[in-house]
Amino acid sequence: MAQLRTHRHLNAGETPSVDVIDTSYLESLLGYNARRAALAVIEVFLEAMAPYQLRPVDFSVLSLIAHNPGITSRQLCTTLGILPPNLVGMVNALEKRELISRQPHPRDGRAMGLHLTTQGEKLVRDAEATAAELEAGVAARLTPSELRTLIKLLKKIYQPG
Amino acid sequence: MAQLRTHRHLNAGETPSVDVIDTSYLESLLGYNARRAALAVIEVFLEAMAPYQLRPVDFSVLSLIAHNPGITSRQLCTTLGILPPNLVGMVNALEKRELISRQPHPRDGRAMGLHLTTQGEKLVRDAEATAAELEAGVAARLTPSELRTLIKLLKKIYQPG
DNA sequence: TATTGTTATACTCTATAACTATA
DNA sequence: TATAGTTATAGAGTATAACAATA
Repeated sequence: MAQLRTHRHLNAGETPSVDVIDTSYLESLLGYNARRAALAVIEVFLEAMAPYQLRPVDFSVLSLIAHNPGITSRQLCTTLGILPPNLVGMVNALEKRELISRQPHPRDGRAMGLHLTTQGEKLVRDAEATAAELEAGVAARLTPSELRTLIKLLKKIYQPG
Repeated sequence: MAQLRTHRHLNAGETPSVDVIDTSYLESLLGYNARRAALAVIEVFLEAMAPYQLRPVDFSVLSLIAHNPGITSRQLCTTLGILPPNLVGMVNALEKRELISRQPHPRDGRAMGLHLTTQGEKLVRDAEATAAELEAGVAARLTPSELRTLIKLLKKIYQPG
């Protein structure tokens, strides 16, 4: 933990100025590092998913529908931490793009089950393949073992258990 | 990597519904885990810093000023990834609360050096002490060694080198 | 000509209240 | 009475363009 040294100009009177900024304190905090890392990964994700016109949240929604056909909006909300009013527009947009369809829920007349269309299935396949390349790319600085460790430790942070 | 099984109701006709949601695919992605972990840490941070009326970004700004007296707005922006127009209001608010002061930059008439007031110094001391407790609390699920590893791996993700 | 700090402004994201229809 | 989905709306966060003062 090498403590960076602040380089300052100290002139005649008093008021110091800063040449090299000392970020060592912030970099010692978990929250700071977690946020920076998340933003860095998301930035790469945004670029790679641009051809599919998918934001991270759209990818998450489509992928959850793909792996859970018939999932409801409410279930998507609780799983992804999205508030219901904010999901409505996303689901509408995905339906308008003919990537998903709504079908009446078999046992709850209030709910609608969400399903991928054939187009949607193809898009998710392609997008998940791109995401796999991303994982390899972003984590190129890490060994496979380090990547596994990182994900395991991140889970420990946010998972209730 | 135990693949969770999706539990579905399969009834007479076709339309499936989902009881237990399979999130195993998303949880295998670095970006998803990084974002969830960052949000979890920030949530705890928000509560703990409420008594000081500091958001994470305010804490970062004050802490950087504390460790780099005379730092300019522009330097804060590049260090924290904030756009200049969005920093103006924050700095104004902190000045209004008499936590920081602006002093003319010794060698650049366009810039203003930022400094903590005596009040600001006390607040940063207290807030950093609280942040230290937080680190211990949030990372209670991790051993000290795991926490060091986690921060080291996160740095590898977002640092350019 | 380039940069610091600033204003105005727009766009996205997130949050709350309230409605409807079904349970 | 409670819940799924929805509407409207408000607030926070983030983005671009353009300006005055100084380099």
